[in-house]
Amino acid sequence: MESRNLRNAGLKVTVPRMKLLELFESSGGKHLTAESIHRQLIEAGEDIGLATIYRALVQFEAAGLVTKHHFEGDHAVFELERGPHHDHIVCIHCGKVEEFCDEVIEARQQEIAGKYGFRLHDHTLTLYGECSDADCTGKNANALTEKKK
Amino acid sequence: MESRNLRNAGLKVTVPRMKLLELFESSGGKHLTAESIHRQLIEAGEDIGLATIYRALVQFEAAGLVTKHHFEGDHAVFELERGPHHDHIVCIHCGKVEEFCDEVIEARQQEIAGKYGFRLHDHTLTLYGECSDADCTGKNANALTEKKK
DNA sequence: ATGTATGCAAAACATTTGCACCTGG
DNA sequence: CCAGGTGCAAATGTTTTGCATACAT
Repeated sequence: MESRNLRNAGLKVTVPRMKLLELFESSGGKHLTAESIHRQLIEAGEDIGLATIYRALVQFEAAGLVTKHHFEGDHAVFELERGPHHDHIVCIHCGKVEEFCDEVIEARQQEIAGKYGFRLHDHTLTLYGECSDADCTGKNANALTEKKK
Repeated sequence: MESRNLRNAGLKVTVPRMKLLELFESSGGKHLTAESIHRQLIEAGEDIGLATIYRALVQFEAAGLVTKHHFEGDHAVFELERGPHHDHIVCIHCGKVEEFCDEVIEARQQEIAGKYGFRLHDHTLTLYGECSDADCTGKNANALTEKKK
């Protein structure tokens, strides 16, 4: 039940917030933009404002419920925090995103931080490349490659 | 001489572009925002428009002369491309940025990409932590931590 | 009740574009 | 001369805010 997450985060349990969390869970770990979230909820018949999405997202992030990424540069994408840390590898053609976690890299980062006198808090690692999906290049040739509109 | 870089990139050698490159070189590898670049050039008495900065930056990036980063989320920062690849470790308190390159991590990334069927093109790795500078926490306690204004 | 959350519209920003003019080769 | 570059202002796209109203506890 999502209401528990909200309460634990010290947030009031409201309809918009619940709907937002539900959407995230039913999206199966996808990375969503504020815009797409809004569109989907509206299409689902919900009466929710874009501003509310943004406000909720900011709070969810502060509460550690979601993570914000800047894969493309323009709009940010949000992902529901389920489980431990992981990094991403995204296809520059179709925009597909895979998740992974590599112990070797994680450990090395600690060493590097120490070497430079930093106390490591966090990190971002994103690999960009071309995936091998049959329906990638050509059909979905958009996402990061193609610019807006 | 910077004019060579421009010519090699197939770009016309103009005053604004030269000034921009000069600023980058005299900034000692710092990461600059379009806004700060503009401000500095204006203060230096140059008559240059913000739009020109952005246009030049886009071309420079395409030409591989500069690299664009999104450390904070809002405005992007640009860095002059001098030498081989490297990643960053930035202080969440004072915003200080150190550069590093780790062969172990680089190699591991290739393996991971292969494991997921991706042909690796590029990557971004940024570590966030607290540096050990004496004048860090307190004085320069801004940068990433504090929000704008 | 009552402090928060929400929707809407307007504001704030960073970045891009249209256009007439200027400039480098 | 002429394609490409530039400044300015207006346009965009995204995210934030102000405010009166609605809601959770």
